[in-house]
Amino acid sequence: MHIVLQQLDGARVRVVQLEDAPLADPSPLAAPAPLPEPVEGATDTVIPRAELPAFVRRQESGPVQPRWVWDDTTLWYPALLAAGVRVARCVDLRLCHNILRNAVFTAASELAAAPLGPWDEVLDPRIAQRAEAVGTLFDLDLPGGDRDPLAEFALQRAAVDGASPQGRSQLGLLLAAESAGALIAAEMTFAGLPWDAAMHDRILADALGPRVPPGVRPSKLTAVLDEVMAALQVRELSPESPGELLKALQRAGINVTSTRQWELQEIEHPVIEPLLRYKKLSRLLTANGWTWVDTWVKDGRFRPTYVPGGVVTGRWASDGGGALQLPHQVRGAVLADQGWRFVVADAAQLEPRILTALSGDRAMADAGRGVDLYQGMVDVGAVDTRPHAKVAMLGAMYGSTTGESGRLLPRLAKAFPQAIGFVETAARAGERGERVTTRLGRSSPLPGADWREVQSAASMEGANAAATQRARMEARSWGRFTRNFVVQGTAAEWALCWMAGLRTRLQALAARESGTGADLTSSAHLVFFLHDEIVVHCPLVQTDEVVALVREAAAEAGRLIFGNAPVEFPVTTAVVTSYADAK
DNA sequence: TACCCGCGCCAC
DNA sequence: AAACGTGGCGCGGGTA
Repeated sequence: MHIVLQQLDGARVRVVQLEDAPLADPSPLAAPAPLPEPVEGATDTVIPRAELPAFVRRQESGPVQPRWVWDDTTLWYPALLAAGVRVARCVDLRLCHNILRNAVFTAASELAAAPLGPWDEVLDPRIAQRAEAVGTLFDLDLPGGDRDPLAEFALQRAAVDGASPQGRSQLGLLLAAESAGALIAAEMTFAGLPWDAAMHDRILADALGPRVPPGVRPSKLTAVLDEVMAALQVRELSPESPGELLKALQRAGINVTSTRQWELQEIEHPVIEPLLRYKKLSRLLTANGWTWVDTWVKDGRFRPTYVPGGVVTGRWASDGGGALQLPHQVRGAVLADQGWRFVVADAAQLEPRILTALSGDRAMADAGRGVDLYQGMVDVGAVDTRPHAKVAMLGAMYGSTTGESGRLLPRLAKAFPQAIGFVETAARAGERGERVTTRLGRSSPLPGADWREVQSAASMEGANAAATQRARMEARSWGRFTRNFVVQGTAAEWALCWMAGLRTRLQALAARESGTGADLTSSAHLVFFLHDEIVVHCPLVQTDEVVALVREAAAEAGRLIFGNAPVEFPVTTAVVTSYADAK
């Protein structure tokens, strides 16, 4: 059963219960049955906003949880979580719209043909949260105030129902997984990542010296800067200014075209070592120093905003705090609560394994039989060393043509023709300006008008060499994007299914242990997600079970997306008190 | 002062 | 190993 929620004004919520086929499968990943058209037996009521949490709680405690249909999870779920209410599953119409609008599977649908409208607008998550606090969208005059969730839901169901049978089942899973991801993102923000500010301060003091006010250079940083200036024989230097630094280096006779690490590393000069040390410390100070802690850590928790579907490929993005780029340097401040542990799980070589499954490459499947795919590639005789295997695979998936990975590519293509052929095909499609599609049906965007103009200009009679070269360069560049899109995007789908399956299992575990009504954070729960890695915060006694559930969910994700393809998705797990000890 | 953009570096 | 995919973000230095 679906229940559609619509915010009418600050005080009232419209509730429409659709009496469509009950969802016998309780999993949030279960694809819904086709919707009768017109909607039969809907009950349409209005309730006060204040009564919503209690209403949702009642529905959730029934024998079969409904699927909540709402415009945007960020507008509904934080308030429910704050009221102590969790939901099992939902349809996030905005996220689903975004997928269906662009998908090749639904290209012929009414939804895809419609002009851009309020469902194509991306609400700034921070504004959305402010709206939540205020209680209404209208007061803030935001885009999205004129969204009709019932009509949109019908359009989306029609789009999916009109796809091919294959497209229907793949998109059904994708939309369910994407929506589950939206729930998880909100729950992770609510729970927060345990963060010990005192430990963070110790890490900073060790590296930089005692805390100083913003704008003041810490003592150890000053000392390193003195070394740099001495080596350059200058009295003043602002290394934070690349332009100034470049000039100073050139004056000292160092021939570099930029001040990037990788270029400086190649230089033999006494200034290089302290300069790189300075850059490292300076980065720590500005990106994750005391200001960062003050801004982002409250009550022992780091609560970033995750943005599901924020990346074209379907990966999550984050907004504020740099959640998806936490340097290893500060992960020591991520400490489990007393009597609790982190279960840190990482999908081993996820993207090459995804490519194996996508392409059905038997030789690569054989190489991936063990936990280490790259070592497996060495063992089957495809490449000579593990580092070579890794750089060659990454190069193949990113579209590298030069250097070591370029040299290794022919051997890789010989050993794994289907896998390499698969990404090459995706690259060629992109070079022609065509869309490519992930396993579950997320399609890449079409290149923009500029790109097309460059291509057509080059194909005109009498096009000059520069135009032709530029067109070829941009075509190759777009090909690298589509080449990577199919792999990165399908990996993101696998990760969503993995995480959604784990979430369901953790919820069941919590219910078994403490009955219903338990708070999200009183039992094992997800606290962090990083593309192919998840962190569960759990009581010590639950760790063994959580590790087992993580593996179960990984196996299930593989089956859901690839059926019985002979590809395994091993996960490495670590049970730790500090995140720094995970890897 | 508010924005914008290139640079550089962090994550995967 | 090399500069090849997706991002966020802080900074300096420019412009409106």
